[in-house]
Amino acid sequence: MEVTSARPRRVRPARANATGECAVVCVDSRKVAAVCAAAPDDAAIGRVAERFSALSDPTRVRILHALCRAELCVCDLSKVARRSMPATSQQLQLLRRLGLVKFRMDGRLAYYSLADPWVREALETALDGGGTR
Amino acid sequence: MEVTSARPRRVRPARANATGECAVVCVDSRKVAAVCAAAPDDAAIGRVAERFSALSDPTRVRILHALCRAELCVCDLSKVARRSMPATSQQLQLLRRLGLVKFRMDGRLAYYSLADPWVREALETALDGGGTR
DNA sequence: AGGTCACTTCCACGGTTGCGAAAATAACGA
DNA sequence: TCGTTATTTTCGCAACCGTGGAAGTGACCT
Repeated sequence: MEVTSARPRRVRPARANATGECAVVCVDSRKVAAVCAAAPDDAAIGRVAERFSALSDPTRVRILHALCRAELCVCDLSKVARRSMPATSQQLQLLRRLGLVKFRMDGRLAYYSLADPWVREALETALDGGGTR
Repeated sequence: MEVTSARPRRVRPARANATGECAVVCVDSRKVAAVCAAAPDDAAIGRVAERFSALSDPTRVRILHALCRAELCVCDLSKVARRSMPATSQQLQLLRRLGLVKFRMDGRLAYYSLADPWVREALETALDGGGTR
């Protein structure tokens, strides 16, 4: 928005950090270098973020928490999650794509269960850590 | 939920399930009831999801991973995260709101550090669990 | 004081996400 | 075979999210 009509703004020279960049090497460059060196590569970071994003939705948390206790079909899971069956199915696909759940067909029913023990661990620590606040 | 019989299924002519709803009580209602009983309340579920959502973004993962190793100012963090300073600052606010990081002013510099040990634990398990897949 | 700098807040915009509804698919029973 | 049904796919929509850039705020320094 270029129009400066109603409000006379104090226009700054706006040079150095106008873009939000830190103009100086204001850094404790030693620490930055060390931390950067220890940082996982982008692919690993992406995988981690993706993994956590699977747990970042209440519906999926409910689904996974249920699967921590029992193997359930989509229909039942939709009841536990209080969502429509398509919505539940879609979340299950996402979780399956990430390798967190697996399924098994029994007649017409698709029984889902946990595929990655990390999920149980993560949910547990998040739940009792959450009480602290 | 009313627990009655845990029957495989004796389906009766229910209406079409065009809406995606499961027309029948096709459920293994015993399991559903048990799982529902064990399920945390909505508030807890929401907190857990919120917590994980903090870790569901690559920028925030990078930031938090860095803070696992050192206390850093926003400027330095923006370098580690390879994001603009405003973007970094905004993510830090979000993390602060969730109680995952805390900060300390030193002159003009705001030094951020981890406030919740759960973050370190969660990142660790997600990183080495992530290699499996 | 005035200027500079680190940081924060505001804003608009692309991209993503979760959802319900409807249609499509697969698998059972009669 | 045909009808029924659990599950998946598709689609469109509304809400949300992360971002860069610009502007605002307050603290240091000379």
